[in-house]
Amino acid sequence: MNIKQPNKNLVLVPMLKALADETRLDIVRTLRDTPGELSCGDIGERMSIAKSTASYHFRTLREAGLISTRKDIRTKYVSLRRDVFDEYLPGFLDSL
Amino acid sequence: MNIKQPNKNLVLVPMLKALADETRLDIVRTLRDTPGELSCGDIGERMSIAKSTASYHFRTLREAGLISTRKDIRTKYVSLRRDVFDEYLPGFLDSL
DNA sequence: ACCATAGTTCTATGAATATAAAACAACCAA
DNA sequence: TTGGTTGTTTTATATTCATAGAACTATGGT
Repeated sequence: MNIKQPNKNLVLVPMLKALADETRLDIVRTLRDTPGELSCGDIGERMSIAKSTASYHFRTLREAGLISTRKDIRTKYVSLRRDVFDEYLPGFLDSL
Repeated sequence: MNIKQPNKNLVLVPMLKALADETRLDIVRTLRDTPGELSCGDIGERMSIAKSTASYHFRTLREAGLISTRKDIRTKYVSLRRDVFDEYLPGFLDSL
């Protein structure tokens, strides 16, 4: 591959761990396929999981660098870090 | 993306779980970068892990469909299922 | 027959993961 | 101020995972 990065695993392993879960994979698909913005609550509802569980999954994805959040005072909106996917997992979102 | 498969997660999640580990990621890289064939022992030695641990990782990768093995009576040779990578994780091996 | 080689399976163990109830924090609205 | 909405953190629990020693299987060489 192109430029040799020092310890790529450090970034990649948490990313793959974050994606290696059915619920989080579904969250990523939902975000990819939804034009408008989605809140944590919206997504949690679609996944039919407890809000604390949803929060845990969002944290996992965020800490892996795969999503970002925007707080609108009351509501927290979630979006995909497409740039990160493109850099570390090019093609993944399309094949998902 | 193209043809809708019934429950893609069933295949994809075990694959991502298999890849979400530093040692197994290194095994995959080693296989990708090595021209000739490699045996289980060869790889285990390079990873500096116990042979039982190596065997466990090979089983994980094999059950995920990512590698295949060829037994030469005494020795077991491991190879990447590049076709599987191309189908489910196109581009991954190149970006790894 | 005996020993060495190559791997798998069994067993044990400590660490990490996924789940959700409960308590908490921050905010808005009536 | 009281109460409802939105999400995080804490705590608990059950499960899965990574590791390796020990025993076992299979094969070959001498």
